[in-house]
Amino acid sequence: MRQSHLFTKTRREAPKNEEAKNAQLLIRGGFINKEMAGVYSFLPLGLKVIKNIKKIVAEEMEKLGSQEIIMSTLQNKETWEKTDRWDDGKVDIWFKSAFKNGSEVGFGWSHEEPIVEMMKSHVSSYHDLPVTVHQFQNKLRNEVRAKSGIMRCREFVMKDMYCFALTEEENLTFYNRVIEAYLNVFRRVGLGDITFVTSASGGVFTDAFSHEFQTVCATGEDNTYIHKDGKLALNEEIFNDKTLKKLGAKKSDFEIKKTTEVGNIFNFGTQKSEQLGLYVSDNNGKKKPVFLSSYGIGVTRLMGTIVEVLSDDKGIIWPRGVSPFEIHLLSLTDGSKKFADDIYESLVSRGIEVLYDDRDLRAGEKFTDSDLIGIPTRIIVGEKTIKSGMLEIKDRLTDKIKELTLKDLINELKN
RNA sequence: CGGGGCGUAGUAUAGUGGUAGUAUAUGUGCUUUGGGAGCACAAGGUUCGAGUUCGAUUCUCGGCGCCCCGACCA
Repeated sequence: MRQSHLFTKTRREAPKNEEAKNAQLLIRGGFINKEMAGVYSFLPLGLKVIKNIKKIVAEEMEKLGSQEIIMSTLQNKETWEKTDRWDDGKVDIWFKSAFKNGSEVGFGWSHEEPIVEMMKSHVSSYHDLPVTVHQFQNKLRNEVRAKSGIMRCREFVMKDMYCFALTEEENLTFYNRVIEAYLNVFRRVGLGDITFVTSASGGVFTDAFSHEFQTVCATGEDNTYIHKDGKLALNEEIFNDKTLKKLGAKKSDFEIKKTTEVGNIFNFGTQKSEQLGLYVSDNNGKKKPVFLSSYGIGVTRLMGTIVEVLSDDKGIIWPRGVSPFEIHLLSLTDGSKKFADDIYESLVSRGIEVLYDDRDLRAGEKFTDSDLIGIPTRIIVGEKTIKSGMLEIKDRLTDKIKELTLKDLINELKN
């Protein structure tokens, strides 16, 4: 994309009503627009990041055999009454409205109940199981206090996945496979080294249990105890002598870190299915309640976390997999335009995503914008480069400059 | 939902009970062009309502909006 065509502008200063680093940088770079507290729109650059994260998540979910769907945002009151979660006293984050005829309707903050209800039309025999579905959906939650930029919003993008299984064992096997898939996701978005699975509540052998995925982040809301071996992590609420004894671990081997929750997974057992009436016939013709587990990744929060963790005083440093573009091509002078145009065309024709700064601006301004936007690889084209015939490649993270031919660069990007 | 803070131009900030200033961004022109260049001109503003006052952007009360801390976060 030619930057002269990009309608968004970068800003020199952060808005005063945003204190969170993620919101400051994303707004300054023109990735997002604040509509109101806890509600943001995604502009071309931000949308590309969202799409990249979704793509990674979708690939990992599809590897698990999950099928993508999209549920409605408007939700039926009766469905939620069956599990006693319609009442504002029980769930305090409902957005609700009413139809013209006066009957109530809810805006989806979660989709567990509706999806179980929906599955009743499609699942009736053990032959139909297991089945797994996922969606990318805008969740609406009437948070009392939205905060921290895009980390805790009233409207946000979430990937949620639901597995319906015949037996506890089948359910548990899938649950464990998802843990691996989630770790793949967090590795691919650049947070692998600092993201940990934590057991949140209860033991693994109780009927309902859950795990969280916590990313180490100075501005995180949670406290997580991380073992020095880097593999074991415990949520603050279960970090006690009993847990430690069970695990055979010493208190002194753990270090407490601020973390932010980027994913969580729940096993419901058969509870929801029983409440909502999702049963299948087994091979003896006997009715059995279906096992349900649910799996969430906050896509927009993940984007915010990446910015919180991977940025410096100059701007964002996107990991390769989620960066809005692979290459930021800067043409510095009028004389370099023709040369840069050619590079742009050759890269684009090979399917490489390039943001091409062809604007009629001074070099310094282009460098500053480029640092802020944070595309990991930059090609700088100026008078110097044209003479040598080599490309000047600068790495956003390390600041190192190297010279490559166009061909070598393309090969490098393909790997 | 409790506590604290803040609302002045697109953005960021001064200031004042009596004609509202600067920077930056924007428009025009010229000079510039490897880390946010320079000059000139132009356009652009006091969150809303009530009260006090001869007069309120400023003081008082209320609404609305926003930020932070806490509570909350299947």
